Amino acid sequence: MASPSTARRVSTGRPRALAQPATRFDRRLSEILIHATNVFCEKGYEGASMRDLSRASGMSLAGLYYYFESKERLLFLIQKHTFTTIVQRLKARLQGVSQPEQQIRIFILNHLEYFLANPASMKVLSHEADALKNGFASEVAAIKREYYRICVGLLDNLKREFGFQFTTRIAVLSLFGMMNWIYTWHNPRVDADAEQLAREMSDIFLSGVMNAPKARKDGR
Amino acid sequence: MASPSTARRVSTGRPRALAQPATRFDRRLSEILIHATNVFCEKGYEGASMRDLSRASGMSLAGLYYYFESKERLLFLIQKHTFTTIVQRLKARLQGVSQPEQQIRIFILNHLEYFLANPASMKVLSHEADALKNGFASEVAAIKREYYRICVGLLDNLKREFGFQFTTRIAVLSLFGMMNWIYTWHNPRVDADAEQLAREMSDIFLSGVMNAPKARKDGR
DNA sequence: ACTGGGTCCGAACGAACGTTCGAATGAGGC
DNA sequence: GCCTCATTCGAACGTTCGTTCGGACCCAGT
Repeated sequence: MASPSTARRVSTGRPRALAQPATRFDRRLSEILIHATNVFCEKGYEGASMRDLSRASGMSLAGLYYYFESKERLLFLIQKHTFTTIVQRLKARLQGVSQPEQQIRIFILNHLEYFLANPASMKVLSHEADALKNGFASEVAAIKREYYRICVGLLDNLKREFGFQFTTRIAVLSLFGMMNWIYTWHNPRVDADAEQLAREMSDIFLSGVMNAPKARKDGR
Repeated sequence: MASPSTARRVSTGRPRALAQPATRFDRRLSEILIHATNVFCEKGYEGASMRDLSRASGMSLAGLYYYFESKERLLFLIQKHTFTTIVQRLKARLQGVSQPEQQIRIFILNHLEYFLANPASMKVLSHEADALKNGFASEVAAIKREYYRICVGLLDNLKREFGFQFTTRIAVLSLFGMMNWIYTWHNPRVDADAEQLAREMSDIFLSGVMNAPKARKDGR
């Protein structure tokens, strides 16, 4: 109630410019992010209370607010970090690969490896995609759009090179569906590891788009 | 607080045995269910308050409790009705069809037609799958398992008849992923209708499982 | 005119929510 | 020993939550 749009003690970025690349503040914050991710994963963003987060991270309710200014910003930090990491790793892995089919296999493998290595993060990313509002939402949406565009680009390569004629949008979104749905069913004790899962999904998807018939009345 | 496991004024089933098949009570209840579905769809189950539901259905907060005993039971009624309807329609459509590929095309078409005709119901079914607890959860899980089993059966037919050797579990769950993910992206103004969408997804999925290579080191 | 049950609502309950505040700690440089 | 600033917390703020209660309304049967 002090003044509108108060700048908080810990503002937008990290105000520190000290020795180590990761300050104590940053380390503590990411510990909290990990615990919070697990709680959001189990109870959902709306269903998880700040008191739940306090309990899980072993810090008092009020103490949490030293590290972030609101529950919403906490979810934002989780989603942004997760998404950024995935895109970053994907770009590194795609460097030097030019064969379209291989590119798509790498895309799928990269996604599933991160997915199975960080299941809680990925569930929060997939399941709470609509929970953020306004500025937070649009910043995450920008990363998501970039990720989506990369996949569209890879599939268009495949299409152009070999003359397939599936609908790119539907193919891409079907692929995302196959991959992201995993959070609802994957059980590490009975299901295969990321590499094999990626191979099976890649086989299904690639055979699918490369062999799909295309009989349409209208020539759209 | 009166007594444990109180029988509410309106108990488990519909206590009426009057003239019409649909009593005034049942009609009013399903109106409320429709409005509640839309609210749950927009704000999520946890994010939607009883006051939101009251506003949307044009009935007072207290009045709602004449029709159901808790918010959780309301979600249960929505999910159960949606799931039951889908399974019911599927069974009717599958009667007399014996060709495995055709069976699967019907499964996909049935799912997507209902999905696009009742997007709010399907989002609530897909997105709030883990929101129910205990008894409510297990009853919905039973229907879901039946639906899943039907799909497994169809795919196993395909496998047996033609000797394909994809992993049924992964194929089925990939298919569900493709289909259920639609609620995150489908826009009726830009995307195709259910029939064409079902055709495209069926083409991708069926070509995928029927042509997928199967090179494995271990012969599991 | 009166009764009785189905339908609906205003007002309130205690609990839980996200967030804030001022003060109490901790540790490192002088 | 003392000052400074980062870190943490107990206690409380006002709001909203799901649910309940007693009574009002409506209308058919007598």
